[in-house]
Amino acid sequence: MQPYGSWAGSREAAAADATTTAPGADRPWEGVAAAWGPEGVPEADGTPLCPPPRAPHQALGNKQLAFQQQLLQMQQLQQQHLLSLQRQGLVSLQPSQASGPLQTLPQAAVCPTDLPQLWKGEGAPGQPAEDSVKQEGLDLSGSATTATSFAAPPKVSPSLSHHTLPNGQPTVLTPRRDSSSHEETPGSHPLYGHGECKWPGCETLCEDLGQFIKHLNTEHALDDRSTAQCRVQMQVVQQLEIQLAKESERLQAMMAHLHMRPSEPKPFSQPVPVSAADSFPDGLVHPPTSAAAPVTPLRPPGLSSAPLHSGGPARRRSSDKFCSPISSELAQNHEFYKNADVRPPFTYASLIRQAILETPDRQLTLNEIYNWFTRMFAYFRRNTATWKNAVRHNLSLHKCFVRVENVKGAVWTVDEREYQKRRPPKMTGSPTLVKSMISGLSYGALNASYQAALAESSFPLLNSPGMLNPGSASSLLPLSHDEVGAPVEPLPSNGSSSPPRLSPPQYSHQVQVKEEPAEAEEDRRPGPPLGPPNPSTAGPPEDRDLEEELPGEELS
DNA sequence: ATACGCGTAAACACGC
DNA sequence: TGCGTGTTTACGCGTA
Repeated sequence: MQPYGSWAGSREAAAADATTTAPGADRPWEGVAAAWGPEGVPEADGTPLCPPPRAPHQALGNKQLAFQQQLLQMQQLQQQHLLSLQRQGLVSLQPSQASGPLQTLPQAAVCPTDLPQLWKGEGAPGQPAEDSVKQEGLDLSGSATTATSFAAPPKVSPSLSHHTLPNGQPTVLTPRRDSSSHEETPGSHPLYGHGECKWPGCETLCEDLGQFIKHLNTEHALDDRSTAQCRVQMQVVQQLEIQLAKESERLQAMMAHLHMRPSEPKPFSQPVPVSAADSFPDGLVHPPTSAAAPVTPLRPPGLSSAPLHSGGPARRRSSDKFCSPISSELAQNHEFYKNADVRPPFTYASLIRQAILETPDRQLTLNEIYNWFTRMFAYFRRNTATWKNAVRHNLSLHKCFVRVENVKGAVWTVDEREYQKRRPPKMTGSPTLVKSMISGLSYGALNASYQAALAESSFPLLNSPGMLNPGSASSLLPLSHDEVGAPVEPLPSNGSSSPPRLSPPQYSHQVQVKEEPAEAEEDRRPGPPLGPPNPSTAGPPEDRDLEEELPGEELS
């Protein structure tokens, strides 16, 4: 087996996938580039900048003054911009996060290799820079996952990677290339590389540095065009700085939280409803929902080291002992698990249950369970023999999974009561759990514990509709409720009080099926059970549509 | 040291 | 016969 051997490559592939699936939206410079005219001439403030006459020496002083004024104006605008970004992040952070970390992988947003194309005016023409920046602000805040900090650093521009901004302070930094020696470096120039001019949108071939210097002085002299280009470049850098600052801020908050220190203020976003985030029955300090996405990419280091021995990959996943609400975790990291070859930190039983409960009729055939696994997790698209066997094994082993003969064959349902039985209630909110969360030193353990806590912090998630997958929202909501640690709601004794309501009768019946061996043996093989567990099980498929329309049908 | 949960592998039976 | 499905057992590992 190769439990996690291909993590790195898969992550790259996932990142590439994310790059392709979310084109443009995550690129902070596109909106900036959109301000350029077809020939790379920016149209700042809506006023086209006419190419200035060459070598306007007599007007140089005025132009420098105007340039400085423009810079000052830009700084003010940028600061206002940042404030607006922050506010917007507070308002609309979560919906963008719902797409998961991969769709908005910031490494796609900061990949410097895309800049030249953008400078050529490939950004959306005509799109106001303001709009794109706004959009970018959303994406930045939403995609500001720690995945950036851990997975993307190699892709971040070296000139940016070591910038450390004070927490969220949008200091208007002059880009490094501007502050660095401009033409003094012998044999090299920051704007010269691979025999061509690196001036944005230029790419003029220059045989040597001298020719490049000449080209630079002639083609990129201090004029309106160059000034505007510089402004645009500054905006690009600025956006990257902002993003980096956000990422750093988020990382600090995460680290502070994981070490159980008094959490630093989270100036960026965390629009977690206070009532929900702070009042979990388990008494745990739950991480902000927005930190859920970032934590997932933390896993690779831990996974690559911990589970490689004979035990198998899933030895120490955050089992449903204290991590049953996988629904929220899945909702947050749906895209990640879907694309990254990472084993989900949940037990097979939890996953099977989730798969079943995500369906409107709360029942799945084995093959449908397989499909759910492969659809939801890239990891399960390989080693099929292994995990499929495990799925079957779990279905048969655990009493919480009930096989029901349906019209179209055997389907599997979940006996929620049995499922809750096998979860020690002491785990929720127990000091042991907290200790175990803290004691996790390796990334894997830390991540597992963190995800366990994450998974329990499902209420914030539920307050943002965007966080839920449309198909699973109905099942996630009640799931999250019961899995946070609240006692299982008493099920109807007979289950006949509300025929259309599927789950309670289903559960009660399932208890009968499993807890009465004689009866179970009878309705296992020979066809329809005596008392149909629920109308949908024995009824035609059309009935399920009715049940699907019932909101919050489960455990509510 | 022990029990337990979990994942994995494997054997086996059954039906199509 | 081959395959999918379902059951069962055994083993190793980690944790309580």
